[in-house]
Amino acid sequence: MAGAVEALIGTKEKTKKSSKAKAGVKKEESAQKKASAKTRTKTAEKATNPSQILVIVESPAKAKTIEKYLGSKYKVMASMGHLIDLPKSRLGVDVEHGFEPEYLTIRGRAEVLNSLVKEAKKSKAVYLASDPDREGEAIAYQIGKYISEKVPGLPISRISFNEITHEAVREAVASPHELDIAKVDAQKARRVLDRLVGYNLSPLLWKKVKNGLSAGRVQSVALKLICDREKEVESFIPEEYWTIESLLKFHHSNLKAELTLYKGDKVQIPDGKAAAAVVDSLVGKPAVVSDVRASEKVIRPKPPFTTSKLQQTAANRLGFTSKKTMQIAQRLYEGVNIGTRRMGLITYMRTDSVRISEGALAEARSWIGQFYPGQLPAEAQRYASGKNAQDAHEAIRPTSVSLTPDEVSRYLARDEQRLYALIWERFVASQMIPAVARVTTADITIGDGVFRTSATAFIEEGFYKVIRLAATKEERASHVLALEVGQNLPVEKINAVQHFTQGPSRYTDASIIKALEELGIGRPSTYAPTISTLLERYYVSRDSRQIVPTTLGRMITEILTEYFPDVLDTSFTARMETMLDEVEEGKTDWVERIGKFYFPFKKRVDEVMETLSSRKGELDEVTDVVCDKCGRPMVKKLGKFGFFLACTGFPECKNTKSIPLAKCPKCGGDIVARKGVRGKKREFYGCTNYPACDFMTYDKPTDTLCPKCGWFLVEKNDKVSGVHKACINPNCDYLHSKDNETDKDVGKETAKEAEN
DNA sequence: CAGTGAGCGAGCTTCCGCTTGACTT
Repeated sequence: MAGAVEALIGTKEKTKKSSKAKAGVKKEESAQKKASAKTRTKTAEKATNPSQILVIVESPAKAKTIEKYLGSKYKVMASMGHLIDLPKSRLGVDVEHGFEPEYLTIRGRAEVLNSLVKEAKKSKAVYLASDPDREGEAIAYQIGKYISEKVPGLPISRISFNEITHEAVREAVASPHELDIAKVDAQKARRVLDRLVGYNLSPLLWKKVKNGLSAGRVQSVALKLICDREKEVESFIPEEYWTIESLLKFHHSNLKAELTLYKGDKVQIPDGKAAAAVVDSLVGKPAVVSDVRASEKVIRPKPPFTTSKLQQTAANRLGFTSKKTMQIAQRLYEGVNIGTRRMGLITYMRTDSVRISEGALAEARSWIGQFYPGQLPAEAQRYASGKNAQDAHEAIRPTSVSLTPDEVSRYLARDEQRLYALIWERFVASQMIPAVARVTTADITIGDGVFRTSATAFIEEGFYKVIRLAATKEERASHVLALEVGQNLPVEKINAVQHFTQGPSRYTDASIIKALEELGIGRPSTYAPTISTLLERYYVSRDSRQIVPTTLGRMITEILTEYFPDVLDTSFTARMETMLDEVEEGKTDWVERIGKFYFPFKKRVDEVMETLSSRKGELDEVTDVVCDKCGRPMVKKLGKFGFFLACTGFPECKNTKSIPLAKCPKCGGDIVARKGVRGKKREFYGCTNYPACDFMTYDKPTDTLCPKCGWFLVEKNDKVSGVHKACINPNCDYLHSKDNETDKDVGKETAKEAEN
């Protein structure tokens, strides 16, 4: 049966009869049956190119590049990920018999699998070149096994490379090796565990809370993090405190300094009265520079991007969601028309590695040597990947450093260009020397108070020479503070400023991904989809960039943490990974380990299924909206298209309506969210009196009204550095900028003016 | 960057991790 694969694996892997799945012709099987029927008719086909070797990789873009490197003797094809997996419609794990998974051709993938078999028949050998990580090993194994069953006797082996360079690929084909069956087992264990957890917890939620809900090792922990943070936000009590600032005349501008010592003690001012007393005691006193000291600070460039860091930086610097970042990165990877030729601008975008190929290092160094010779370090910089890294691909970098952001900008859309610039800058900077800053701190004595101010000036700009987008203006700003001890400075003003301690902030795409990565939960290919899942299930919603749990999300977390604290614990995945490592090293038996987890877990699921009372009713929130058909109050419910209002008189009164977000300024009707035609167009907001009233907007309405004209305010999302509110009235100029940031920025501007 | 319109409440759902597409119910 699987002769070739067994030879290739070279072991005693037990070949179980895998035909126990014949109970009823399910949809999943039919695809495979049709597929094999088709291949059977073609077994007589003769090899047309007996010297050809078939190489199977995962990504089609990669296949193209590799084929170019290998030449005509090789045919390179892409599997596009997994082709064989557990059935979707049932558990598919035989828990009574060693947790044997039931593997089927994934629906819709039979065609790909078939074409691989067809090409294999024409070849003298097959090289399985899926990614050199756990999932890749499993893909290689499954495809290899399938082909060997269809084409008995065909030599099949595994090759691996973790960068797509001419040299790496040639080396790989020169040294084919055996499949690592322990790694395949580790993947199997991972897959089975995730299935057991997800397909047992989800039905529990269907029964107790609502149909269609889901739970799993990754999404449920992510949701718990978000809920825990929300509790911290809610329980935080802001405390008032005051600071004292002095504005000093310095050359022809103002210098701002903050009071740090008062009568020899650290400044702690609880209220306005105390602040006023301090100010009073200082006003009118002369200001003298009492100390000036300087220190040097070395700022190292950051390593090139991994997926997680790219998503974080793009979220923080460009305001992209992780989903958007990945979509754009995919386009840059697949290829863009540059002049007459089409080329991939970046390396593969799903990676956990910061490794860079030697060729790329050399190219970067030669480019830097040409344009910034003073910033070229003596040696190439090599960075260490994180501890959870599987290191199957290089870091995300430009495929060619000579294609600078400026050079390619005219071939790219604005967002593509900005993301590319981020990647290019970060990579080139990573191969440049550190920046060196001189931080000058000055103490200015006024009466009993010591005020402090400082400025950072670059002695060596280093890698900042190529950075424009990838760092804030603030990080790159260089100011000299030319003060001397004994110098007198005219006092312009002494101000007391009220502050409140800031509580923890809610998660954003950037910070939740950071948290998940640090906990080792999820993979580069799943960070963005995990956030999407939580949104799709209505477990969380977005409030501009913040991720906020819904009532439903909190209820799910509450139930799961109460009854399954071990699974919801952030260390669950870490412990799983340790177990998988041991499986890979042949130190443990996964079947036994899974069994130790599963049987008590399943028992618990059954108990909760029996005993927990249904919490379905709790989800509906009574509102003060009155039913316009019968006058009874309406409740907010979650339907399959999101939240809506329904009459409490159901089933006598079946009235439903969308949730009014604002009053239509044109006709007084309700403004509600609308989804646009099928095909997932962006949500927009229109008047319920349509088509009589055609008022609409794409900006999300807020519940505040414009103090100038009375129309409602919307969330404007266009600015890079912050979502802000603005009046929807096109003839009204009322704009809200973010209040809390203005204070700081003004201060920075003042310091900057003092610079020269 | 440009882009525009109903229904929903008792039923067939769900996991994580690989990878891109897209005839329509």
